[in-house]
Amino acid sequence: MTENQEPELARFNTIAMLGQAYSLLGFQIVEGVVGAGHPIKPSHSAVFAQIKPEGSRLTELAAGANITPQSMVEIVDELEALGYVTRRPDPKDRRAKLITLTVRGQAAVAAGESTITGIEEDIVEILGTEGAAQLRAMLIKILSAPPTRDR
Amino acid sequence: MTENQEPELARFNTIAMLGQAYSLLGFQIVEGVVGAGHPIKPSHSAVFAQIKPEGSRLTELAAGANITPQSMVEIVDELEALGYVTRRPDPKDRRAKLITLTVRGQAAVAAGESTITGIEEDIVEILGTEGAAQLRAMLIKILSAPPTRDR
DNA sequence: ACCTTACATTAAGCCTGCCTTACTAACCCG
DNA sequence: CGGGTTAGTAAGGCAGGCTTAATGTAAGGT
Repeated sequence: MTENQEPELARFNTIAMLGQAYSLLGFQIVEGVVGAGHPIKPSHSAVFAQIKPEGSRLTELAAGANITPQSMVEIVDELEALGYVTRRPDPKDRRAKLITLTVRGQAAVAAGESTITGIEEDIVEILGTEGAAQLRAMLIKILSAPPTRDR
Repeated sequence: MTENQEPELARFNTIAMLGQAYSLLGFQIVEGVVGAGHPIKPSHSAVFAQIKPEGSRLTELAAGANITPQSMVEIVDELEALGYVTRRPDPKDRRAKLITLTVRGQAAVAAGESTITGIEEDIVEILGTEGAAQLRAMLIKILSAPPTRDR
């Protein structure tokens, strides 16, 4: 598949966005954006999409996903119960907690990648190798473009 | 904008799909897929997206939108109350009713088209005229492609 | 003519995703 | 230190869609 010389976007952000884009186009995405074998719900990908390797704060994740912190609490609760993320106190701010991916969480990200890869294979069948690569490039370009008046 | 030599897809289906696709990419779609000035909810576009000029049956719309007839009843109820569609008995089957767009409903479809046009202008800014046209063509090609194993 | 199936609809109850309102603990600034 | 602000959380609500179940009416096969 296309190699990873793509700009800006976090690793899973690309996965999540492409996943949603592709899913909208009718490709089956099992259990949200992450591949099979994980009881992940679509809403969960909001976390995978943004979480930083060092860990992210809940409010940070909420802001990035454009939902309220309260809603994010729920998502993180679920993910924590499933063992995909952990909450630890942030050493720099005792109010805050750092949410980090567990090993299992990282595996989910990897599974997501291979799901996308599978879908991209289907797209190749429709658009051809070149077309598929172009589509992907365009989607990514749009996703990382600076906002215009309507965005 | 690009002219209408596009294959297969019903007029509004293209609008709805592109609208969703573009919205996913971060472009603002006011009031669902249909443009401003109409109190249309996102769920309503499931009707606009599929309704045939001669009128469609409720079960047909439900199946096409992948929702239950019960849920579709609710959507059509709302749309009818707003004056966008009407229900008339189907002459061919007295059990059935034909749901058709009113003039106002057709206006909503037209508004949807101009919303898409506006969005496509933004995309032109990112991808260039040619790129935008290519993207649109690719999306439509995918949407009208026969299902592969995962679709 | 009878039985089965299909269409449209209503109603109740549920789940999910997200919201608002409200609160506590910790931080930061003057 | 005191007052405002920020991080996280709890509780309750609302909308969209689901399931299950029931009803009336019409169609269609045998």
